[in-house]
Amino acid sequence: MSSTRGALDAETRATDEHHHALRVWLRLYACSALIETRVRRRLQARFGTTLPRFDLMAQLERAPQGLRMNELSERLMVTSGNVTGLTDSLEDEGLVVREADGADRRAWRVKLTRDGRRVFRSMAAEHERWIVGMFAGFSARDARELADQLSTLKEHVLRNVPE
Amino acid sequence: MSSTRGALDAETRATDEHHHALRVWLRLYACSALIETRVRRRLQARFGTTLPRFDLMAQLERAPQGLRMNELSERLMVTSGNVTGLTDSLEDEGLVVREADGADRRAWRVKLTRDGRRVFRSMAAEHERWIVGMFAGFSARDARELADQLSTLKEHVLRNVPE
DNA sequence: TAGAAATACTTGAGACCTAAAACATTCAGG
DNA sequence: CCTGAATGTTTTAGGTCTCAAGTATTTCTA
Repeated sequence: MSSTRGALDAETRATDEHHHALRVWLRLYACSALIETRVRRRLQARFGTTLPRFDLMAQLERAPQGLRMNELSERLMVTSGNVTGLTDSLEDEGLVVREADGADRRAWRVKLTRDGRRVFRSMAAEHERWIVGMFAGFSARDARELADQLSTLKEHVLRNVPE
Repeated sequence: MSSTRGALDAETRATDEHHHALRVWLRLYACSALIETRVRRRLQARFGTTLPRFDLMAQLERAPQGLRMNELSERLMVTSGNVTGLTDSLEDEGLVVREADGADRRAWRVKLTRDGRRVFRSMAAEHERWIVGMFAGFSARDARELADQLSTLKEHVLRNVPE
């Protein structure tokens, strides 16, 4: 027994770490999916829109000078083909416009229209109330800690998996 | 000035809480999307499969007696229509089987085949190494704290938004 | 400065996912 | 027992998303 003790401990430690990492990942995924599903359903029920469209508009609202398609693709963490489709449909509805980029004729500069800004702001205000409501009872201190740990985790992932 | 002091403080506090909640949500979403994208890409590159298929098989592996479609739907947090499609394709590949449920003729009992179990186990081992690799450098203590906070958050969301 | 490589975007095929409607079976109350 | 409500699953229509290939433009480099 004692001859294998060291090996067993190492094994146990390794297994525990595996389980730690896996457990965190599964909970992170579950939490994210839980909140995401609720937000998506409410956006659909309340405004007849979708989360990806809302996210795209949120990016544009923070960038009054507009963003290029590839900037949107990077910030939203989706492919540029996807951004093309989302932008097409938002443009059809008059919520965003593609403007020629003066410096690079390959690129577009996508902006919210006046209408898009108005629509987004009213959705965003309600969206924020939903999120605050879901987090009700979760202390500000816990929230800060959680946010910090998620930042740390993100950096580790980015460092560990360049890709 | 001092006459509006109290109101301003309340306003500031409310806004801060809003920002706390929103910030946590955005980071949670970003972290989850980051890891998910990497896992999905590797599953595709390494095994020619997808995350939802992997998740479905993972549920079945933990339930040797099999699961009904609606149990799968609930555990995977997706619609039952979606489970139908995933099960169809896994069944076509011989990785799972639908067996009649003796007690309820409406229901199926979905199980991993011998082949499915073999395939899943080899994918799961590699998958676990990916996750552990992504979390490398993230301390066990932080991982435990993060897991705990995510549990707390999940409970708050479930309590605050029954749905 | 011509040709090659990189970049910005679009297109098309295919998988995923949802909501809602349809169907079959079971359950519960009179 | 019979009927209506509830439950388990499938189907359908439509939006989402990826990957890979294609076009146009810019940038690099020899």
